[in-house]
Amino acid sequence: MTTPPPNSRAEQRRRTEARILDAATQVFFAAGYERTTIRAVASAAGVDPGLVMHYFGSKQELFRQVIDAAPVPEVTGAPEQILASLADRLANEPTASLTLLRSMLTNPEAASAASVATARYEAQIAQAIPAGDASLRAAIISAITLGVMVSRHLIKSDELATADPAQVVSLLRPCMISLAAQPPSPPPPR
Amino acid sequence: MTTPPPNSRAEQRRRTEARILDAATQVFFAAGYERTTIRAVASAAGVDPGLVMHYFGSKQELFRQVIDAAPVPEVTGAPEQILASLADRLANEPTASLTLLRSMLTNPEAASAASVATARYEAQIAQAIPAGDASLRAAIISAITLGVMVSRHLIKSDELATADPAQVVSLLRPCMISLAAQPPSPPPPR
DNA sequence: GATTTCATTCAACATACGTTGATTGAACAA
DNA sequence: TTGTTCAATCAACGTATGTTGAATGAAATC
Repeated sequence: MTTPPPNSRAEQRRRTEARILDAATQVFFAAGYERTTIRAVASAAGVDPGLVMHYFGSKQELFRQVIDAAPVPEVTGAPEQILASLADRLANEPTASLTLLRSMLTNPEAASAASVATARYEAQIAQAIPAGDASLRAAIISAITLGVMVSRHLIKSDELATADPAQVVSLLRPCMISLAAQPPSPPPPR
Repeated sequence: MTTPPPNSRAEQRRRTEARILDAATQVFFAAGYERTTIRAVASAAGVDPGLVMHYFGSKQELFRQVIDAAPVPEVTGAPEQILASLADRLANEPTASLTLLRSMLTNPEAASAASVATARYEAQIAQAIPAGDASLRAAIISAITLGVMVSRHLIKSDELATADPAQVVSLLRPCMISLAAQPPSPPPPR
């Protein structure tokens, strides 16, 4: 293991870069892509705006690295596991995934990156659903999760913003079960 | 009734103003508040940017009038009625309400305007739910609707974007029924 | 100790945007 | 016809932003 001296120049740089990335994550989350300025990120990180450009190249690239550093929630298709994951993300402020979500609504480049993440997330769920329309069911489960998260964490000033996560999960349980665990229903006649 | 001559100066102005408002609605919907420029709206309406300012005063005010002109979906709390309204909004591109939604995620001023509309929408639903936690249930119903709409119309490139509205509604029926029509369940123990 | 490397800062450029005030030309009133 | 009103245009200003390149000064290397 190469452990550089704690005050070496390389170590100092690594720390500064991480500090910028943290600040960028917070500012992107709070303000969205468009309203986030390099100057604001630099100010939050306590460095010069030019340094942000020097290390990350461009605002787009900085944003991309923020997204790349975002942990993707791992779920199986089991309803209880989905609900547990949802409860967790209701309780904690999930800066990373919401940064992605908010920005993909306004930023074309972010949208494509997010589509990949969303598709992977839905594929994980669909895998465990025995119905023929599993992928559509998974997409709806994902959409429900998305709607609840947006209502609670982004729109706020909502009944959902102050609700007990356990109660929300309890109310959503029948939904998830009917979508993920119910025997396949015949498609409706056209 | 005062019916001005169809080519009068007043009539011409009214038409131009309406044309700008239509163009603004489309551009705000397509690009969100931040990425929408007065110049782009003017170009889409075929007028000079200065004219947009002359008639609407500011970008904020133009946006406010776009929001004010947006029809608020009327719903009762009945599950079938909610599903019917959802099916309708799944089938048609609802530019107005999605303009509001997309912009409230990035624009602080838009967020407050949207909170009012959302609260009114949820109150309509809660009114018809017999449970003690009716307002939370209404909020979840609203959140689910929001998530499905965002997945289909904004994120796109999704399973939901190409799905048959009737099938989506059919899959969501148990959800809505369990939330809106089921007898009140006791709150979970803490 | 001299030289090089490099993290960091500073000042500035180019651009895009919201906004404004003067200007034009046609509709309207006299 | 003459003068007025007003829809619409044009050119420009001020500002904020992403971005760049030179300058600085301390750490690393010799």
